[in-house]
Amino acid sequence: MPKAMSGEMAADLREESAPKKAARLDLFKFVPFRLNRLAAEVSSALSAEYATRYGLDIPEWRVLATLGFRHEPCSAQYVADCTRTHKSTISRAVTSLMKRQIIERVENEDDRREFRLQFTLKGAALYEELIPRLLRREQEILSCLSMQERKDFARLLGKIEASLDLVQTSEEADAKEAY
Amino acid sequence: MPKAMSGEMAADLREESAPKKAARLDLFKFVPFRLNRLAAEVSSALSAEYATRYGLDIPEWRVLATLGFRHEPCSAQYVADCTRTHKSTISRAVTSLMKRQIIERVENEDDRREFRLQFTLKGAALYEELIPRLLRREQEILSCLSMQERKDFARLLGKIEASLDLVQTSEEADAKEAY
DNA sequence: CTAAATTAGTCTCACCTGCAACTATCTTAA
DNA sequence: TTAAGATAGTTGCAGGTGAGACTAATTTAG
Repeated sequence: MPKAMSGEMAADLREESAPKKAARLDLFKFVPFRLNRLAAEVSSALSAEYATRYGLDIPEWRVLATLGFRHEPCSAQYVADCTRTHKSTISRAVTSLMKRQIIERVENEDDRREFRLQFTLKGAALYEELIPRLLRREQEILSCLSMQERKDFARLLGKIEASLDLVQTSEEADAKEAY
Repeated sequence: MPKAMSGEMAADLREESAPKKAARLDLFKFVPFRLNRLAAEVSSALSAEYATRYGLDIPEWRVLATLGFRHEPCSAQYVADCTRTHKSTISRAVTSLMKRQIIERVENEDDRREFRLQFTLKGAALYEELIPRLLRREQEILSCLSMQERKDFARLLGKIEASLDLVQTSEEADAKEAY
């Protein structure tokens, strides 16, 4: 499902010219490696905010981000779908957040298999405090780009995401003014 | 970019008076999340080549990529520095690759703490076979972008990398014609 | 020259995470 | 109604990984 390629053209842009050595791959120019490294570094930079300061890990932060963006309580499965995180990982994050009374859950009367997750008062306060910090960090990281470059970067990321079928799975994704 | 706010406004919106929600963070527009998700997806797409086909994991692949790019044998520490991977992770990858006779190592007479890693014949053949596949995959993933967009994307990645100090650590990095 | 500090590499430990099995519940169809 | 299949969520297990201790070798300082 991920493909939408037409990439034969790219195949031969380094071949043939070299004597015998096959295509030489420079890790520093190899986009998959660069993405991995950059994502790891950015995560690490952000974790200063939510990890060391609030004791949250990435799955926990993803739960909070989903709850905070949606206005109504939602299920763990919904969080897993939205964030593309394994449901067992979300399950553990939910358990931990409940233990710390950052979120709570209520049975859904219509479907007793699932629980609706929502912030506690304490959790909502934490969220409100955390968000501006994270947004500021994001902007710091992007501060090396001009406003136009940030838009371009977001647009290009969006194109790749779309071609990999990573676009938002929630039907009610009211996102449309992205770029 | 979610709001382009300049921070101070974000600071005081937790005043009681403000009935409005604090800055709302949309995970789908939050660059750190997007990078994480995209990197994971791209890695997963690539692993079809080196994992399922050759039984390599990411650290092993990074060792091979470093050895293949450098012409001379290099140490495990050098690989760790270049790829920004923890030395224990590289150590395990090296052990595994040696066991499978894909690489071998020789003592460095000048410094008997370290070993110079190099391909075996078998390893070199594997490398030559693998590289074109990976480059092709990379181009498939980028095929949703025009040539100009790919250059732009690489350039923007490079700017962010540079600002995060992720540029190549090896002094002999002869890379300069990147763009 | 000797002792302290540094470095390459390995190893143990603790943690995280994906997988898959499992329970409980709901849905569908006969 | 009942049985088969799907779905929400939890948990045991196994594999991977970073932190940091540890060994051995080298360098630096006194």
